[in-house]
Parts: sequence; C-alpha cells; structure tokens
Amino acid sequence: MVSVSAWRLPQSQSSSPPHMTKTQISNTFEQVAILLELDGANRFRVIAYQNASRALATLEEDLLSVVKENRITEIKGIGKGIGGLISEAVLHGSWGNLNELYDKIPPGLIQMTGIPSLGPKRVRLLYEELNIDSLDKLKSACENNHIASLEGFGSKSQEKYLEGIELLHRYQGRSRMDIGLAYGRVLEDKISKIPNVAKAQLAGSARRMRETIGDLDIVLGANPEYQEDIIREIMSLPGIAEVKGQGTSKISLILEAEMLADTISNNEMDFALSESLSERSSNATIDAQIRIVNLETFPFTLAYFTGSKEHNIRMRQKAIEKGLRLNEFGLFSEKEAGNKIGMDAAKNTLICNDEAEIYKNLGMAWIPPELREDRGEIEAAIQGNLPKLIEVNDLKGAFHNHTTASDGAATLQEMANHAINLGWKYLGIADHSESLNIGGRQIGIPSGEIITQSLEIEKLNKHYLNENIDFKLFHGSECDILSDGKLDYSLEIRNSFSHIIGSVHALGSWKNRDESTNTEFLIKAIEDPTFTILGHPTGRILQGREGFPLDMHAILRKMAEFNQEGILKAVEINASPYRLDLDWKFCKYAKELGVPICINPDAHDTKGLNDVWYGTQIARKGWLENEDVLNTKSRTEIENLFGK
DNA sequence: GCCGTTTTCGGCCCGACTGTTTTCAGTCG
Repeated sequence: MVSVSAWRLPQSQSSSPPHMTKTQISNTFEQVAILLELDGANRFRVIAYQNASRALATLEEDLLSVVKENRITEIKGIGKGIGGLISEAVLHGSWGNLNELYDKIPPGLIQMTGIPSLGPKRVRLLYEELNIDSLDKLKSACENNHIASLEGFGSKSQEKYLEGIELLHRYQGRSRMDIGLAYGRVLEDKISKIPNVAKAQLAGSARRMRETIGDLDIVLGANPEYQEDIIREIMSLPGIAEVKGQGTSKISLILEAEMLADTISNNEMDFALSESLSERSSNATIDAQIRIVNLETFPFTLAYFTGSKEHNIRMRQKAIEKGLRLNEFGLFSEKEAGNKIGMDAAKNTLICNDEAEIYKNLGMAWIPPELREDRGEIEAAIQGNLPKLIEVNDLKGAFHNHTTASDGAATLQEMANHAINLGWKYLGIADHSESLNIGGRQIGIPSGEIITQSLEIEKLNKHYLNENIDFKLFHGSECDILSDGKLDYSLEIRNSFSHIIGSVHALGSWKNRDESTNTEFLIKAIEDPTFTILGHPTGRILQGREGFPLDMHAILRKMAEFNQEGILKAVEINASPYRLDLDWKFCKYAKELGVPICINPDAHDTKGLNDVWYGTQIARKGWLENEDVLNTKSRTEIENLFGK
C-alpha cells in the first residue's frame, strides 16, 4: 500500500511538456478513485478512474504525441472528462480541480480502509458522525464503546476494527511468488491426498503466476456426502496458525512455516520450487481460502477463483452477448435463470467437464491462467491465435551469473557443472565490474584481474571440447552503468568480453532523477557498441523497494532500432524471485517490437540457476514464445549474435 | 465518468458473507 504521506498530486519537474508521465498520471488516477470512494462518489465514476488508470498503464505509445494529436479520447475508457485532465496534466502540469478532492479527504481515512471489513462507506460515516480521521481515534472510539451506538454498527464491528488495527500493524501484505507458490503447492498437495477429495487445485494469483501473491485460493471438488469429513481433515493439517472462518463451503486459514516442513524431500515439486524454499519462507505467513464444491461445479469455480477480476468481467460480458450468464456455479441461459442467483440460477447449467469447455461454449480457446489479465487474451482466444508459451525446458543456458570472482558463493567450475546437469548447452558468466562497491568493500573484478578468469574459462572450454561435452562457457561481465550512462571498464576491456550485461547498481542518483533524464542516460548506455543485455532494468526489489523511474516503452523502442539493423540489444527478465524485473507487463511490447528477452537467473550460487523457472513463468505471463527468448537459441546462433 | 446495431440516456459483472437487522447495505473477492 502507498504510504499516506505520499498522497499528493505530483508536481511538474520540467519547464516544457510533457509535464507528467503516463506512470504519474496512472498512479494519480488510482488514488483519485480511492479518494472519490471516500468522498461517497457514484461508484461507476470511481470505476471510470480505475479504468483510465489501467488504460494509461498499458498505453504503449508516447503520451505527449497522443495528447498533441488530440487522440486521447480514442483510448478506450478515456472520455471527455478524464481526457481533459490528462491533457492538462501533460501540457501544463496542473490537475483541474482534483486538488480540492485531495485537500478534502483526511489522509487517515485512507489508512482506515486498510482494516478488513471496514470500507469507504463506513469510514466516511465514522468521519462524519464521530469525526474519526485516524487509526488512533478509531481505536479509542472502539475502546470507549462509541461505535456500537451508531446506527448500522454494533459491538461486533468494534471488536473487528480493534483486531483489524492490530492486524494492520503486523500485516505484510502480499508474498513473493516463491513463497506464495511454496505454500500453495504444498497445501494443494496435502489436500489432494485427503481421502475422497476428487480434485484440489490452486487458483487465484498463484495460478496466474503473479510476481507477488495475495492470498491462496484452493478449489476442492468432492461429492457432498464426503465434504464434512474432508473439512475436518483439513482443519487437522499441520502448519495452520489460525482459523479465520469455517463454513460448509468455505474455510479461511492463516498458514505458517510448519506447513512447509517436509517439502525438501518432496520430489513432486517443480525443480525450482524445492530446496531453498523453507529457508526463504521461514518467517512468512499467508492467508488461504479453500472452497469446497461438487464435481459438476468444479470447473466453473476454478475459473472464477483463478480470475483475474478483469478477465472474469470480460468473460461474463461475452456470456451476456450470447444470451448466457456465467457465475462461479455454471454457465446458463439468461432467460431461464431470470431473477434467480447463485447456485439456484445455475441449476440448468451447460455441462462443462473442464475449463476448456467453458471457454469453448463462449466461442474461444482455453486460455492459460498466466494470460488471464484482460490484456488481449480474450480477443486472441476468439481469433485462435493465442501464443504457444515458452517452457523452462526450452532454455539452453543463461548469461547473467556470478562466481567467487565477484560476490558469488560458487566457483566457476561448480556453476558450470550445475548448468551441465540442468542439460544446458552454455553458461554465461557475468561477474560484477570494477566500480561496484558495497559498504566500502570492492565487489567487482578489477581490470587487471579479468585475465585470470578469462584463462580459466578458456581452459574449461578446451576441456569440454576435448571430452566431447556439448557445453561452452561465455565470458561476459555485469558491467555497471554509471550515473551518467557511461559503462564501467575501459573500451578495450569491455571489448574483450563475449557479452556485456549493463546494469544500474548505484540506485541513489537514478531514484532522485526524473523519468526522462533516466531514460536518456540509459539509452546512452544501450547505444554503447559493447552493450548487449540490459540487466534488472529498474532495480526494483519486490516487497522491498521501488525501481527508479524509467520510460520502459521508449527504452524498448530504442532497442528495437538496433535489432532491426541486426545489432543485438536484449533485455533481461531477472529471474530471481526477489526481482522479476523486466516486469511481465512490458514483455508483450518487447515481443511485438522484436526485442529479444533473456531469462537470466542472476545466480550467486549453483541453486540460483534454478531461478530461471520463475523467470520463465514471468515470460509466459508476458506472452513470450520460444522464439522471443534469447537463451532458447543454439550455441552457434548465440556465437553469431555476440559476434565473437 | 464512459459508452453506444437499444447512441445523448440509462446502463455499467456477480455473488457470498457479515452484522445488523427483520429486509438489507456494506464489504470482499
């Protein structure tokens, strides 16, 4: 959640247009939607701002051109009103009368909506009736029994709010993908093994492979006669920290690390999901919801709880176009169902044995869960041109990896051996460059010592050749992009590498500059003839820190120019679950432009190489196919592309 | 606030659960 103090309208940093970026305006509209809700505005007006925010976030074109050419209202979801606001923000850096809204809503109200079961309507009521505008005031009002006397509220509300305030203080929000999936897969596995459970499947953002996961949704299918027993079995599973709710069709739990205790020996997990997971997740807890349904209902409930919300909305619209209605219990005739709702309405549902049949009934191909974000997948599924998504086994190597020569924990040989065991045909070593210091300690390899690593690599490559081992090491460098966009090391040294991963590490100056300056400096780095692959483009750490501001669309367009001339400029999906940067939302644009994506583990030990699994999930989420990804290419193709 | 083979008004996705009520609004996903 955005911190409360951050809720101010952005000020222009520039003396000429564009005064605001897409990102700034998109974020502002997201805030406006929340503020409007708290202001009691019409809910469809709120939705309009949410939609506009999303439309801007996914806009690939340069916003200034769109505004100047009066095409802003051609964007779906942006009409006269919001279009006017965007134009004003871009051309003049001002925000109409939105500042009145920002002044009107006390920041404490925004925090209060973070309390479960307390939404904008009630927050507003508490503010108007009791002048409560902060968590502290709410707490004392609850403790002094002032809430219960209010109409529509009661003693239960007070208790919930007090609990909620506590929860808010220790709540961590979403979990990284690796942690969420670890819990999700284990829970799915344990539930599947309970007697008479016909099907149990992980749904929600975990199934869609989001880079962070909110809570876990598991859909469980079983015959009604067994459901009571199954629920009892679930409640006795190890690793349940708290039961938040338990009904006949839904259980709500908080899971803790004990749940993961025996996963290390569990070979059924994907290879990347083993080993280090329990150490990564030792402190984390996660919420889980289990929905129990009959077998006929299972596919509908699975589809429904897989989401995303946006995808589901579009699916229901498609149903309506066909005179049908879709809910989590079925797909049925609108006419026949009439005013009935829920399970009752779905009584005469079309029978669908799996998700694919639901999609088929709506005139489209089954859509892989990763793509279900309403970013064009429905249209593609109707036209029958969904991508054939890349798989982790398509990878033949990776180019961004560290050894003990810089800050890695494994030697060159250990890294190479692990890569060979993975069945890879090559491994790119890219240790840090000279100027990288962390806490006064030099991490990078000094210019004079590169030759040592170079000779070692040469020797190993000779060995592979002599022993007929189909494997090669590429000697690259993760070369720092300095604050002025220059690359570290001399040109001569940079030329000696097979490939250069250009990465920003000293984030300070980049975070304090505006988007256009950063974009300019990064383009300067990319234009350097020795530059090959852009490493972790924004420097973000998921759940840790934001990346620096950057116009990624402009970066990708620049890279596309080079690739059109046959000069390789690729961008990395840093596959570490801590980063997953490039963000998946930019992958489809890169693909359309013909900019190769490289799935790089940024491994600092042998196990780290396995992280390509996470990167591959993100690539899939970004619509990428085998041919869009650099490290699916053969060794010969890579040698040609690197030009050495 | 947006949108339009129902186009300038009247819709806008769907349902469960909860606590408060005694028929429902608010919240959540």
